Amino acid sequence: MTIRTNGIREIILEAAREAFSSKSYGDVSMEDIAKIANVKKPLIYYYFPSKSELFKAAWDEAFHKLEDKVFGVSENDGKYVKKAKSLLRSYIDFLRNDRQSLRLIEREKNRFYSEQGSSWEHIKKEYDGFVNRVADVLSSEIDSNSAEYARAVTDIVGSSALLPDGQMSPDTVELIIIKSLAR
Amino acid sequence: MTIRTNGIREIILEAAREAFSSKSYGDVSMEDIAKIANVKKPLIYYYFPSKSELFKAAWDEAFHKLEDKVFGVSENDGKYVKKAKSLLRSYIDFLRNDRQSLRLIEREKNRFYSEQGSSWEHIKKEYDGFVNRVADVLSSEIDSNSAEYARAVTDIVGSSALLPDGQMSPDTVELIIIKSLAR
DNA sequence: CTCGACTTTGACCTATGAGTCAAAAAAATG
DNA sequence: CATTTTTTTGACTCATAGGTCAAAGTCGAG
Repeated sequence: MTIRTNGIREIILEAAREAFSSKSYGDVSMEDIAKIANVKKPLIYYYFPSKSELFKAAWDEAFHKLEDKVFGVSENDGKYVKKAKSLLRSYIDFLRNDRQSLRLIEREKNRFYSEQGSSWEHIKKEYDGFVNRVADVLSSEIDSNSAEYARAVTDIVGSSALLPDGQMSPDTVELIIIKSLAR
Repeated sequence: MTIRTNGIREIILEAAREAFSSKSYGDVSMEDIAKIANVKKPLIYYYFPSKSELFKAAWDEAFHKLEDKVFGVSENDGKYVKKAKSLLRSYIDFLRNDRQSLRLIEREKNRFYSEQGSSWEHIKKEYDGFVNRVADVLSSEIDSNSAEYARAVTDIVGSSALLPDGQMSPDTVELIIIKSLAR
């Protein structure tokens, strides 16, 4: 007996994720989301208190999918035994398979750092935590500055998600990132 | 006897560049720009016909600075003789010295590809031309897929400009990119 | 069938933002 | 100076966007 939430909440959330992944926060209206979800605007407010909360929910969903993918891989998958490469593989796989979620994350993450209002504190912390975990793994293969290096890597993978489909292929990302790890 | 334009136009343009580099198009209001420029809003319309035209002017300015920097270097500057590396050096130098301009370019460039309205056609063509020129130089050092590779490289350098200052240093970018060029 | 709780919506409020315009203020010109 | 031209602004319009609310539909329990 799971909490049903009627499905509508999920439909709205999905619509929000779609909208926020193709346009930036300020460019997406609640009407836009309502239209995508085939729902009238006030209904959104029945399930979510405000635009920013809806955005956070959509972001969280996308982000947790990313986390699950990147850190939820069995450590040894044959060819790529090294942890760092395996992690990057998963990351790039996520790019390949759920570009939309990664887009949402990448498009908006800088807002958390530039707007100092406490509104995005939680979400920022989550993201920082993610980067630190990436750094931990990378530090086992890289010499120094692993935290910064990790942030760079996550940013490079992420930035490629922002490009229109088919412009910068995951293969190219992989080529660049993995190659740069070689000693 | 240069065309004076009174300076005010330039002040507004500079204010626009500042505003658009820290927030996205939809999040920047003409009031914001007016406030930064210490000017009343209607004055902006005296010099620029619309928000989008002002934006284009700001973008153009930033972009041409980038072009000048990347392609306007004397070919041989000692240590880095290879053209590709020299070009990337210039690119990363631009990141180092005019992060604000690069931010503006990177923050908005995807809009040109996702909105199919002919409004951004000109600007898109300019940017594509830039990437192609980068590709031409890189192809002298890289085996294949140089166009896509070039786009990836420009995107990686650019994406680092979007991060808050001091988060991903130009040195790290350089490390990753230049290293990935090594055979 | 009816009552009450949950879900959905039309109509509305308020704020903000792009863009206009006529009039005031400054410069330039004679 | 007086007048014409250019620059600047206060006061608007109109559209859109976030958010509210009371009323209308829906649906299961008694």
